[in-house]
Amino acid sequence: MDAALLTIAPAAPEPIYRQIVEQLRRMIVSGQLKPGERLPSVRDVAGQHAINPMTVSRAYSLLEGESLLVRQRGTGMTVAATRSTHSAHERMQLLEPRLHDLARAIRELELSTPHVLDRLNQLLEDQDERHA
Amino acid sequence: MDAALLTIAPAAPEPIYRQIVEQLRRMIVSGQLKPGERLPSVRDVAGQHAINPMTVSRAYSLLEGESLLVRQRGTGMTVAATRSTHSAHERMQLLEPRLHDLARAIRELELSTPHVLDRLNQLLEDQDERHA
Amino acid sequence: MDAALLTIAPAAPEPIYRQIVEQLRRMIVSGQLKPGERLPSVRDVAGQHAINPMTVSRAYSLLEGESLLVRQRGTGMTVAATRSTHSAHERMQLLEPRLHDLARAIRELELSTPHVLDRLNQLLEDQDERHA
Amino acid sequence: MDAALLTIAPAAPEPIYRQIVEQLRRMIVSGQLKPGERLPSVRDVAGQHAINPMTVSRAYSLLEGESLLVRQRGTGMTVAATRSTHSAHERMQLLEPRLHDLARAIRELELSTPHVLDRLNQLLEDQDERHA
DNA sequence: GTGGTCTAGACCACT
DNA sequence: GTGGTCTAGACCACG
Repeated sequence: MDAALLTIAPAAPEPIYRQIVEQLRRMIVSGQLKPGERLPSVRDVAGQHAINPMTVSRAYSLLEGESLLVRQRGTGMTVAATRSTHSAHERMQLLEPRLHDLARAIRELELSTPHVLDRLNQLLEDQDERHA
Repeated sequence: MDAALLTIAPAAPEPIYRQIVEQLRRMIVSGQLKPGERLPSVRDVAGQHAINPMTVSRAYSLLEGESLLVRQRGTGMTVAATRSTHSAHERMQLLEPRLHDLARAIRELELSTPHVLDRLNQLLEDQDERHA
Repeated sequence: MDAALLTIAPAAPEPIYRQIVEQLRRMIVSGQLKPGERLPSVRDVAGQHAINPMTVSRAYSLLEGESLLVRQRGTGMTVAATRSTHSAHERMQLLEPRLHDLARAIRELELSTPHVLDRLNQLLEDQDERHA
Repeated sequence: MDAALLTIAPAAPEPIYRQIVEQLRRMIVSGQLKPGERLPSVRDVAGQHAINPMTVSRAYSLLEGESLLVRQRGTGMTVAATRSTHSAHERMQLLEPRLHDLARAIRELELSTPHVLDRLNQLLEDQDERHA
Protein backbone atom coordinates (compact mmCIF):
# COMPACT_ATOMS: atom_id res chain seq x y z
CA MET A 1 0.00 0.00 0.00
CA ASP A 2 2.23 2.68 -1.30
CA ALA A 3 -0.85 4.87 -1.42
CA ALA A 4 -0.11 6.06 2.08
CA LEU A 5 3.64 6.43 1.65
CA LEU A 6 3.53 10.18 1.19
CA THR A 7 1.27 12.94 2.41
CA ILE A 8 1.07 15.94 0.10
CA ALA A 9 -0.51 19.26 1.00
CA PRO A 10 -0.71 21.13 -2.31
CA ALA A 11 -1.76 24.37 -0.63
CA ALA A 12 0.96 24.37 2.02
CA PRO A 13 3.57 27.11 1.90
CA GLU A 14 6.29 24.49 1.62
CA PRO A 15 6.74 23.51 -2.01
CA ILE A 16 5.49 20.10 -3.00
CA TYR A 17 8.84 18.77 -4.15
CA ARG A 18 10.34 19.66 -0.80
CA GLN A 19 7.52 18.04 1.12
CA ILE A 20 8.40 14.87 -0.75
CA VAL A 21 12.13 15.26 -0.18
CA GLU A 22 11.78 15.77 3.53
CA GLN A 23 9.32 13.00 4.18
CA LEU A 24 11.39 10.52 2.23
CA ARG A 25 14.63 11.69 3.82
CA ARG A 26 13.24 11.13 7.29
CA MET A 27 11.88 7.71 6.40
CA ILE A 28 15.19 6.70 4.89
CA VAL A 29 17.45 7.85 7.69
CA SER A 30 15.16 6.22 10.25
CA GLY A 31 15.20 2.93 8.38
CA GLN A 32 11.47 2.89 7.68
CA LEU A 33 12.54 2.70 4.07
CA LYS A 34 15.27 0.10 3.94
CA PRO A 35 18.42 0.05 1.79
CA GLY A 36 17.65 -1.53 -1.56
CA GLU A 37 13.93 -0.93 -1.25
CA ARG A 38 12.32 0.28 -4.44
CA LEU A 39 10.41 3.54 -4.46
CA PRO A 40 7.09 3.97 -6.22
CA SER A 41 7.63 5.21 -9.76
CA VAL A 42 7.51 8.89 -10.56
CA ARG A 43 4.35 8.34 -12.57
CA ASP A 44 2.68 6.44 -9.75
CA VAL A 45 3.32 9.11 -7.18
CA ALA A 46 2.30 11.84 -9.60
CA GLY A 47 -0.90 10.02 -10.44
CA GLN A 48 -1.84 9.27 -6.84
CA HIS A 49 -1.50 12.85 -5.74
CA ALA A 50 -2.56 14.51 -8.97
CA ILE A 51 0.67 16.40 -9.36
CA ASN A 52 3.05 16.78 -12.24
CA PRO A 53 5.56 13.95 -12.74
CA MET A 54 8.34 16.49 -13.04
CA THR A 55 7.66 17.67 -9.50
CA VAL A 56 8.16 14.16 -8.20
CA SER A 57 11.18 13.62 -10.39
CA ARG A 58 12.75 16.74 -9.01
CA ALA A 59 12.36 15.43 -5.47
CA TYR A 60 13.89 12.07 -6.40
CA SER A 61 16.81 13.77 -8.13
CA LEU A 62 17.57 15.88 -5.10
CA LEU A 63 17.64 12.80 -2.90
CA GLU A 64 19.88 11.13 -5.43
CA GLY A 65 22.16 14.15 -5.10
CA GLU A 66 22.24 13.55 -1.35
CA SER A 67 23.17 9.92 -2.03
CA LEU A 68 20.07 8.73 -0.21
CA LEU A 69 18.59 7.26 -3.39
CA VAL A 70 20.28 5.56 -6.30
CA ARG A 71 19.01 5.36 -9.83
CA GLN A 72 18.74 1.79 -11.08
CA ARG A 73 18.97 2.31 -14.81
CA GLY A 74 15.71 1.58 -16.51
CA THR A 75 14.09 0.14 -13.43
CA GLY A 76 13.54 3.05 -11.08
CA MET A 77 14.92 4.46 -7.88
CA THR A 78 15.96 2.48 -4.80
CA VAL A 79 17.12 3.43 -1.34
CA ALA A 80 20.90 3.70 -1.24
CA ALA A 81 22.79 1.01 0.61
CA THR A 82 25.51 3.14 2.09
CA ARG A 83 25.01 5.31 5.12
CA SER A 84 21.28 5.46 4.72
CA THR A 85 20.31 4.49 8.26
CA HIS A 86 21.46 6.94 10.87
CA SER A 87 21.92 6.79 14.63
CA ALA A 88 19.37 8.35 16.96
CA HIS A 89 21.85 11.12 17.61
CA GLU A 90 22.20 11.93 13.94
CA ARG A 91 18.45 11.85 13.45
CA MET A 92 18.06 14.20 16.38
CA GLN A 93 20.37 16.64 14.62
CA LEU A 94 17.86 16.91 11.79
CA LEU A 95 15.36 18.19 14.31
CA GLU A 96 17.58 20.69 16.13
CA PRO A 97 16.85 23.79 14.06
CA ARG A 98 13.11 23.26 14.42
CA LEU A 99 13.44 22.79 18.15
CA HIS A 100 15.46 25.97 18.50
CA ASP A 101 12.92 27.95 16.55
CA LEU A 102 10.13 26.39 18.54
CA ALA A 103 11.73 27.20 21.87
CA ARG A 104 12.13 30.76 20.79
CA ALA A 105 8.53 31.05 19.64
CA ILE A 106 7.30 29.54 22.90
CA ARG A 107 9.14 32.12 24.97
CA GLU A 108 8.03 34.98 22.76
CA LEU A 109 4.47 33.79 23.27
CA GLU A 110 5.11 33.55 27.03
CA LEU A 111 3.67 30.08 27.19
CA SER A 112 4.52 27.79 30.11
CA THR A 113 6.91 24.92 29.51
CA PRO A 114 4.64 22.15 30.88
CA HIS A 115 1.69 23.45 28.88
CA VAL A 116 3.58 23.06 25.62
CA LEU A 117 5.29 19.81 26.53
CA ASP A 118 1.95 18.28 27.50
CA ARG A 119 0.40 19.31 24.23
CA LEU A 120 3.28 17.93 22.21
CA ASN A 121 3.16 14.70 24.16
CA GLN A 122 -0.53 14.42 23.43
CA LEU A 123 -0.02 14.95 19.70
CA LEU A 124 2.62 12.22 19.69
CA GLU A 125 0.25 9.81 21.40
CA ASP A 126 -2.42 10.65 18.84
CA GLN A 127 0.03 9.77 16.10
CA ASP A 128 0.92 6.48 17.76
CA GLU A 129 -2.73 5.49 18.03
CA ARG A 130 -3.36 6.33 14.41
CA HIS A 131 -0.59 4.01 13.34
CA ALA A 132 -1.37 1.27 15.85
CA MET B 1 18.27 48.71 23.77
CA ASP B 2 16.25 48.01 20.68
CA ALA B 3 19.30 46.32 19.23
CA ALA B 4 18.15 43.04 20.68
CA LEU B 5 14.49 43.40 19.82
CA LEU B 6 14.64 41.34 16.66
CA THR B 7 16.80 38.46 15.51
CA ILE B 8 17.21 38.27 11.75
CA ALA B 9 18.79 35.38 9.90
CA PRO B 10 19.14 36.57 6.30
CA ALA B 11 20.11 33.15 5.02
CA ALA B 12 17.29 31.27 6.72
CA PRO B 13 14.68 29.62 4.55
CA GLU B 14 11.97 31.79 6.07
CA PRO B 15 11.78 35.16 4.30
CA ILE B 16 13.07 38.12 6.24
CA TYR B 17 9.83 40.07 6.29
CA ARG B 18 8.06 37.08 7.75
CA GLN B 19 10.70 36.58 10.41
CA ILE B 20 9.98 40.14 11.51
CA VAL B 21 6.22 39.77 11.31
CA GLU B 22 6.14 36.61 13.37
CA GLN B 23 8.54 37.75 16.06
CA LEU B 24 6.68 41.01 16.55
CA ARG B 25 3.30 39.34 16.46
CA ARG B 26 4.27 36.92 19.19
CA MET B 27 5.71 39.64 21.36
CA ILE B 28 2.59 41.76 20.93
CA VAL B 29 0.01 39.08 21.66
CA SER B 30 1.97 37.97 24.71
CA GLY B 31 2.18 41.52 26.03
CA GLN B 32 5.97 41.73 25.90
CA LEU B 33 5.36 44.70 23.65
CA LYS B 34 2.68 46.75 25.36
CA PRO B 35 -0.16 48.75 23.79
CA GLY B 36 1.05 52.22 22.88
CA GLU B 37 4.69 51.22 22.90
CA ARG B 38 6.67 52.73 20.07
CA LEU B 39 8.53 50.51 17.62
CA PRO B 40 11.99 51.31 16.27
CA SER B 41 11.83 53.14 12.97
CA VAL B 42 12.04 51.30 9.67
CA ARG B 43 15.35 52.98 9.02
CA ASP B 44 16.76 51.90 12.39
CA VAL B 45 15.80 48.28 12.00
CA ALA B 46 17.07 48.19 8.43
CA GLY B 47 20.35 49.75 9.46
CA GLN B 48 20.92 47.51 12.45
CA HIS B 49 20.41 44.31 10.48
CA ALA B 50 21.76 45.47 7.14
CA ILE B 51 18.57 44.65 5.33
CA ASN B 52 16.43 46.55 2.86
CA PRO B 53 14.16 49.19 4.46
CA MET B 54 11.36 48.08 2.17
CA THR B 55 11.52 44.66 3.78
CA VAL B 56 10.99 46.15 7.23
CA SER B 57 8.29 48.43 5.97
CA ARG B 58 6.47 45.52 4.45
CA ALA B 59 6.51 43.68 7.75
CA TYR B 60 5.16 46.70 9.62
CA SER B 61 2.41 47.15 7.04
CA LEU B 62 1.31 43.55 7.37
CA LEU B 63 1.04 43.91 11.14
CA GLU B 64 -0.86 47.13 10.61
CA GLY B 65 -3.20 45.12 8.37
CA GLU B 66 -3.73 42.72 11.27
CA SER B 67 -4.49 45.70 13.51
CA LEU B 68 -1.64 44.77 15.80
CA LEU B 69 0.24 47.97 14.96
CA VAL B 70 -1.06 51.45 14.23
CA ARG B 71 0.67 54.12 12.24
CA GLN B 72 0.95 57.27 14.40
CA ARG B 73 1.30 60.25 12.11
CA GLY B 74 4.77 61.66 12.37
CA THR B 75 5.91 59.44 15.21
CA GLY B 76 6.13 56.03 13.60
CA MET B 77 4.42 52.77 14.45
CA THR B 78 3.07 51.89 17.87
CA VAL B 79 1.48 48.78 19.32
CA ALA B 80 -2.29 48.90 18.94
CA ALA B 81 -4.41 49.30 22.03
CA THR B 82 -7.28 47.09 21.06
CA ARG B 83 -7.23 43.37 21.33
CA SER B 84 -3.55 43.07 21.28
CA THR B 85 -3.02 40.87 24.32
CA HIS B 86 -4.36 37.36 23.95
CA SER B 87 -5.24 34.56 26.34
CA ALA B 88 -2.90 31.63 26.82
CA HIS B 89 -5.30 29.50 24.86
CA GLU B 90 -5.29 31.86 21.92
CA ARG B 91 -1.52 32.05 21.97
CA MET B 92 -1.31 28.29 22.03
CA GLN B 93 -3.34 28.21 18.83
CA LEU B 94 -0.57 30.07 17.07
CA LEU B 95 1.72 27.19 17.88
CA GLU B 96 -0.55 24.34 16.86
CA PRO B 97 0.49 23.96 13.21
CA ARG B 98 4.14 23.83 14.18
CA LEU B 99 3.46 21.26 16.84
CA HIS B 100 1.57 19.06 14.40
CA ASP B 101 4.34 19.21 11.85
CA LEU B 102 6.88 18.55 14.55
CA ALA B 103 5.02 15.51 15.88
CA ARG B 104 4.89 14.11 12.39
CA ALA B 105 8.60 14.68 11.79
CA ILE B 106 9.45 13.07 15.13
CA ARG B 107 7.59 9.91 14.25
CA GLU B 108 9.02 9.74 10.74
CA LEU B 109 12.45 9.97 12.31
CA GLU B 110 11.49 7.25 14.79
CA LEU B 111 12.71 9.27 17.73
CA SER B 112 11.51 8.46 21.23
CA THR B 113 9.05 10.83 22.88
CA PRO B 114 11.06 11.42 26.08
CA HIS B 115 14.21 12.02 24.10
CA VAL B 116 12.62 14.86 22.20
CA LEU B 117 10.70 16.29 25.13
CA ASP B 118 13.87 16.34 27.22
CA ARG B 119 15.75 18.16 24.54
CA LEU B 120 13.00 20.71 24.09
CA ASN B 121 12.82 21.23 27.83
CA GLN B 122 16.54 21.83 27.92
CA LEU B 123 16.38 24.40 25.14
CA LEU B 124 13.64 26.24 27.01
CA GLU B 125 15.75 26.33 30.15
CA ASP B 126 18.66 27.68 28.14
CA GLN B 127 16.44 30.47 26.89
CA ASP B 128 15.26 31.30 30.37
CA GLU B 129 18.82 31.58 31.63
CA ARG B 130 19.82 33.79 28.77
CA HIS B 131 17.05 36.22 29.56
CA ALA B 132 17.38 36.03 33.36
CA MET C 1 31.41 40.84 -20.92
CA ASP C 2 29.44 38.06 -19.40
CA ALA C 3 28.54 37.05 -22.93
CA ALA C 4 31.54 34.75 -22.98
CA LEU C 5 31.15 33.37 -19.47
CA LEU C 6 29.55 30.13 -20.58
CA THR C 7 29.78 27.98 -23.67
CA ILE C 8 26.66 25.99 -24.43
CA ALA C 9 26.45 23.22 -27.00
CA PRO C 10 22.72 22.51 -27.31
CA ALA C 11 23.28 19.43 -29.45
CA ALA C 12 25.88 17.82 -27.22
CA PRO C 13 25.00 14.56 -25.49
CA GLU C 14 25.63 16.17 -22.12
CA PRO C 15 22.49 17.94 -20.94
CA ILE C 16 22.56 21.71 -21.03
CA TYR C 17 22.00 22.20 -17.34
CA ARG C 18 24.94 19.98 -16.58
CA GLN C 19 27.19 21.79 -19.03
CA ILE C 20 26.43 24.92 -17.06
CA VAL C 21 26.95 23.24 -13.71
CA GLU C 22 30.31 21.81 -14.65
CA GLN C 23 31.72 24.91 -16.26
CA LEU C 24 30.71 27.08 -13.34
CA ARG C 25 31.96 24.57 -10.81
CA ARG C 26 35.38 24.51 -12.41
CA MET C 27 35.54 28.29 -12.60
CA ILE C 28 34.54 28.61 -8.97
CA VAL C 29 36.92 26.06 -7.51
CA SER C 30 39.77 27.52 -9.53
CA GLY C 31 39.01 31.02 -8.32
CA GLN C 32 38.23 32.42 -11.78
CA LEU C 33 34.89 33.28 -10.25
CA LYS C 34 35.66 34.84 -6.90
CA PRO C 35 33.72 34.53 -3.62
CA GLY C 36 31.01 37.14 -3.49
CA GLU C 37 31.00 37.67 -7.23
CA ARG C 38 27.54 37.99 -8.71
CA LEU C 39 26.45 35.62 -11.45
CA PRO C 40 24.54 36.75 -14.51
CA SER C 41 20.80 36.47 -13.94
CA VAL C 42 18.90 33.41 -14.99
CA ARG C 43 17.07 35.46 -17.58
CA ASP C 44 20.29 36.90 -18.99
CA VAL C 45 21.91 33.54 -19.44
CA ALA C 46 18.75 32.07 -20.90
CA GLY C 47 18.41 34.95 -23.33
CA GLN C 48 22.03 34.90 -24.45
CA HIS C 49 21.99 31.22 -25.27
CA ALA C 50 18.38 30.97 -26.36
CA ILE C 51 17.51 28.38 -23.79
CA ASN C 52 14.74 28.11 -21.26
CA PRO C 53 15.22 30.03 -18.00
CA MET C 54 14.24 26.95 -16.05
CA THR C 55 17.20 25.10 -17.48
CA VAL C 56 19.55 27.76 -16.17
CA SER C 57 17.73 27.93 -12.87
CA ARG C 58 18.13 24.22 -12.45
CA ALA C 59 21.88 24.52 -12.86
CA TYR C 60 22.09 27.35 -10.35
CA SER C 61 20.02 25.40 -7.85
CA LEU C 62 22.27 22.39 -8.11
CA LEU C 63 25.32 24.52 -7.43
CA GLU C 64 23.50 26.06 -4.51
CA GLY C 65 22.96 22.50 -3.26
CA GLU C 66 26.72 21.97 -3.48
CA SER C 67 27.21 25.16 -1.46
CA LEU C 68 29.22 26.69 -4.28
CA LEU C 69 26.59 29.39 -4.87
CA VAL C 70 24.39 31.23 -2.42
CA ARG C 71 21.05 32.80 -3.15
CA GLN C 72 20.96 36.46 -2.23
CA ARG C 73 17.26 36.97 -1.74
CA GLY C 74 15.74 39.12 -4.38
CA THR C 75 19.07 40.08 -5.90
CA GLY C 76 20.40 36.95 -7.55
CA MET C 77 23.08 34.34 -7.02
CA THR C 78 26.63 34.95 -5.84
CA VAL C 79 29.68 32.75 -5.45
CA ALA C 80 29.82 31.30 -1.94
CA ALA C 81 32.46 32.61 0.40
CA THR C 82 33.30 29.41 2.17
CA ARG C 83 35.51 26.77 0.73
CA SER C 84 34.98 27.87 -2.82
CA THR C 85 38.61 28.04 -3.90
CA HIS C 86 40.38 24.72 -3.87
CA SER C 87 44.02 23.65 -3.88
CA ALA C 88 45.67 22.40 -7.06
CA HIS C 89 45.51 18.92 -5.62
CA GLU C 90 41.79 19.10 -5.02
CA ARG C 91 41.21 20.48 -8.49
CA MET C 92 43.27 17.67 -9.94
CA GLN C 93 40.94 15.20 -8.23
CA LEU C 94 38.08 16.52 -10.31
CA LEU C 95 39.98 15.45 -13.40
CA GLU C 96 41.03 11.98 -12.26
CA PRO C 97 38.08 9.98 -13.57
CA ARG C 98 38.43 11.54 -17.00
CA LEU C 99 42.14 10.82 -17.07
CA HIS C 100 41.59 7.19 -16.13
CA ASP C 101 39.02 6.74 -18.85
CA LEU C 102 41.26 8.50 -21.31
CA ALA C 103 44.27 6.33 -20.47
CA ARG C 104 42.14 3.27 -20.98
CA ALA C 105 40.83 4.48 -24.33
CA ILE C 106 44.34 5.34 -25.52
CA ARG C 107 45.59 1.83 -24.81
CA GLU C 108 42.56 0.20 -26.40
CA LEU C 109 43.27 2.26 -29.49
CA GLU C 110 46.95 1.24 -29.33
CA LEU C 111 48.10 4.82 -29.70
CA SER C 112 51.62 5.79 -28.63
CA THR C 113 52.03 7.80 -25.46
CA PRO C 114 54.08 10.65 -26.98
CA HIS C 115 51.66 10.97 -29.87
CA VAL C 116 48.76 11.63 -27.52
CA LEU C 117 50.68 13.78 -25.07
CA ASP C 118 51.95 15.95 -27.93
CA ARG C 119 48.46 16.42 -29.25
CA LEU C 120 47.09 17.33 -25.85
CA ASN C 121 49.94 19.75 -25.27
CA GLN C 122 49.16 21.39 -28.59
CA LEU C 123 45.49 21.79 -27.75
CA LEU C 124 46.41 23.42 -24.45
CA GLU C 125 48.71 25.89 -26.23
CA ASP C 126 45.90 26.69 -28.66
CA GLN C 127 43.67 27.49 -25.68
CA ASP C 128 46.29 29.71 -24.11
CA GLU C 129 46.69 31.70 -27.33
CA ARG C 130 42.98 32.15 -27.67
CA HIS C 131 42.79 33.65 -24.21
CA ALA C 132 46.00 35.67 -24.45
CA MET D 1 39.76 -15.74 -20.97
CA ASP D 2 36.87 -13.69 -22.20
CA ALA D 3 36.18 -12.76 -18.62
CA ALA D 4 38.53 -9.82 -18.93
CA LEU D 5 37.42 -8.71 -22.38
CA LEU D 6 35.08 -6.00 -21.18
CA THR D 7 34.97 -3.78 -18.14
CA ILE D 8 31.47 -2.69 -17.17
CA ALA D 9 30.67 -0.06 -14.55
CA PRO D 10 26.89 -0.24 -14.06
CA ALA D 11 26.81 2.91 -11.96
CA ALA D 12 28.87 5.02 -14.35
CA PRO D 13 27.18 7.96 -16.03
CA GLU D 14 27.83 6.44 -19.44
CA PRO D 15 25.11 3.95 -20.35
CA ILE D 16 26.10 0.32 -20.27
CA TYR D 17 25.39 -0.41 -23.91
CA ARG D 18 27.63 2.44 -24.93
CA GLN D 19 30.43 1.30 -22.64
CA ILE D 20 30.33 -1.99 -24.51
CA VAL D 21 30.12 -0.39 -27.95
CA GLU D 22 33.03 1.91 -27.37
CA GLN D 23 35.34 -0.61 -25.82
CA LEU D 24 34.73 -3.11 -28.59
CA ARG D 25 35.02 -0.49 -31.30
CA ARG D 26 38.39 0.63 -30.02
CA MET D 27 39.67 -2.91 -29.78
CA ILE D 28 38.50 -3.68 -33.30
CA VAL D 29 39.89 -0.63 -35.05
CA SER D 30 43.22 -1.11 -33.29
CA GLY D 31 43.41 -4.73 -34.31
CA GLN D 32 43.36 -6.12 -30.78
CA LEU D 33 40.28 -7.98 -31.93
CA LYS D 34 41.15 -9.46 -35.32
CA PRO D 35 38.94 -9.92 -38.37
CA GLY D 36 37.05 -13.19 -38.14
CA GLU D 37 37.53 -13.47 -34.39
CA ARG D 38 34.44 -14.68 -32.56
CA LEU D 39 32.90 -12.59 -29.81
CA PRO D 40 31.50 -14.07 -26.59
CA SER D 41 27.79 -14.75 -26.83
CA VAL D 42 25.24 -12.24 -25.62
CA ARG D 43 24.25 -14.64 -22.89
CA ASP D 44 27.86 -15.08 -21.73
CA VAL D 45 28.54 -11.37 -21.51
CA ALA D 46 25.25 -10.69 -19.77
CA GLY D 47 25.88 -13.46 -17.27
CA GLN D 48 29.43 -12.43 -16.49
CA HIS D 49 28.52 -8.84 -15.73
CA ALA D 50 25.04 -9.38 -14.33
CA ILE D 51 23.43 -7.12 -16.87
CA ASN D 52 20.41 -7.44 -19.10
CA PRO D 53 21.02 -9.55 -22.26
CA MET D 54 19.07 -6.99 -24.26
CA THR D 55 21.68 -4.42 -23.34
CA VAL D 56 24.47 -6.57 -24.75
CA SER D 57 22.45 -7.41 -27.80
CA ARG D 58 21.81 -3.75 -28.44
CA ALA D 59 25.53 -3.03 -28.34
CA TYR D 60 26.32 -5.85 -30.77
CA SER D 61 23.61 -4.65 -33.13
CA LEU D 62 24.99 -1.13 -33.15
CA LEU D 63 28.44 -2.42 -34.04
CA GLU D 64 26.87 -4.57 -36.72
CA GLY D 65 25.28 -1.38 -38.06
CA GLU D 66 28.75 0.17 -38.22
CA SER D 67 29.93 -2.91 -40.14
CA LEU D 68 32.50 -3.63 -37.48
CA LEU D 69 30.80 -6.89 -36.54
CA VAL D 70 29.00 -9.42 -38.69
CA ARG D 71 26.35 -11.85 -37.57
CA GLN D 72 27.47 -15.38 -38.51
CA ARG D 73 24.43 -17.61 -38.76
CA GLY D 74 24.42 -20.07 -35.94
CA THR D 75 27.81 -19.17 -34.57
CA GLY D 76 27.30 -15.71 -33.16
CA MET D 77 29.03 -12.44 -33.93
CA THR D 78 32.50 -12.16 -35.42
CA VAL D 79 34.75 -9.24 -36.19
CA ALA D 80 34.19 -8.00 -39.74
CA ALA D 81 36.91 -8.59 -42.30
CA THR D 82 36.58 -5.38 -44.21
CA ARG D 83 38.01 -2.09 -43.11
CA SER D 84 38.18 -3.00 -39.54
CA THR D 85 41.78 -2.03 -38.81
CA HIS D 86 42.46 1.68 -38.99
CA SER D 87 45.55 3.84 -39.34
CA ALA D 88 47.00 5.59 -36.32
CA HIS D 89 45.69 8.84 -37.71
CA GLU D 90 42.16 7.52 -37.99
CA ARG D 91 42.31 6.12 -34.48
CA MET D 92 43.55 9.46 -33.20
CA GLN D 93 40.45 11.06 -34.65
CA LEU D 94 38.30 8.98 -32.32
CA LEU D 95 40.07 10.63 -29.43
CA GLU D 96 39.88 14.23 -30.62
CA PRO D 97 36.56 15.25 -29.02
CA ARG D 98 37.67 13.94 -25.64
CA LEU D 99 40.96 15.76 -25.90
CA HIS D 100 39.24 19.02 -26.73
CA ASP D 101 36.89 18.72 -23.80
CA LEU D 102 39.77 17.75 -21.57
CA ALA D 103 41.88 20.72 -22.62
CA ARG D 104 38.99 23.01 -21.86
CA ALA D 105 38.39 21.50 -18.44
CA ILE D 106 42.09 21.74 -17.60
CA ARG D 107 42.15 25.44 -18.34
CA GLU D 108 38.92 26.13 -16.46
CA LEU D 109 40.48 24.40 -13.48
CA GLU D 110 43.65 26.48 -13.93
CA LEU D 111 45.87 23.43 -13.75
CA SER D 112 49.40 23.56 -15.15
CA THR D 113 50.12 21.74 -18.39
CA PRO D 114 53.07 19.68 -17.08
CA HIS D 115 51.14 18.68 -13.99
CA VAL D 116 48.38 17.14 -16.08
CA LEU D 117 50.67 15.64 -18.72
CA ASP D 118 52.78 13.99 -16.01
CA ARG D 119 49.74 12.49 -14.40
CA LEU D 120 48.40 11.18 -17.69
CA ASN D 121 51.79 9.73 -18.54
CA GLN D 122 51.85 7.99 -15.19
CA LEU D 123 48.41 6.48 -15.71
CA LEU D 124 49.51 5.16 -19.10
CA GLU D 125 52.57 3.53 -17.55
CA ASP D 126 50.37 1.95 -14.91
CA GLN D 127 48.21 0.47 -17.66
CA ASP D 128 51.23 -0.90 -19.50
CA GLU D 129 52.49 -2.63 -16.38
CA ARG D 130 49.13 -4.17 -15.68
CA HIS D 131 49.04 -5.72 -19.14
CA ALA D 132 52.72 -6.69 -19.27
C1' DG E 1 8.01 -0.24 -18.35
C1' DT E 2 11.54 3.23 -15.98
C1' DG E 3 13.53 8.19 -15.35
C1' DG E 4 15.56 12.53 -17.92
C1' DT E 5 15.47 16.75 -20.48
C1' DC E 6 13.56 20.69 -22.32
C1' DT E 7 10.05 24.04 -23.57
C1' DA E 8 6.49 27.70 -23.12
C1' DG E 9 4.04 29.97 -20.18
C1' DA E 10 1.63 31.13 -15.96
C1' DC E 11 1.90 32.77 -11.43
C1' DC E 12 4.22 33.62 -7.02
C1' DA E 13 7.65 35.45 -3.56
C1' DC E 14 11.18 38.44 -2.34
C1' DT E 15 13.80 42.86 -2.19
C1' DG F 1 14.31 43.76 -10.98
C1' DT F 2 15.62 38.84 -8.86
C1' DG F 3 14.77 33.53 -8.45
C1' DG F 4 11.06 29.70 -7.45
C1' DT F 5 7.32 26.65 -8.41
C1' DC F 6 4.29 24.17 -11.14
C1' DT F 7 1.97 22.58 -15.24
C1' DA F 8 1.14 20.26 -19.73
C1' DG F 9 3.17 18.14 -23.09
C1' DA F 10 6.76 16.58 -26.25
C1' DC F 11 10.58 13.72 -26.98
C1' DC F 12 14.57 10.93 -25.59
C1' DA F 13 17.41 7.24 -23.30
C1' DC F 14 17.67 3.03 -20.96
C1' DG F 15 16.73 -1.92 -19.92
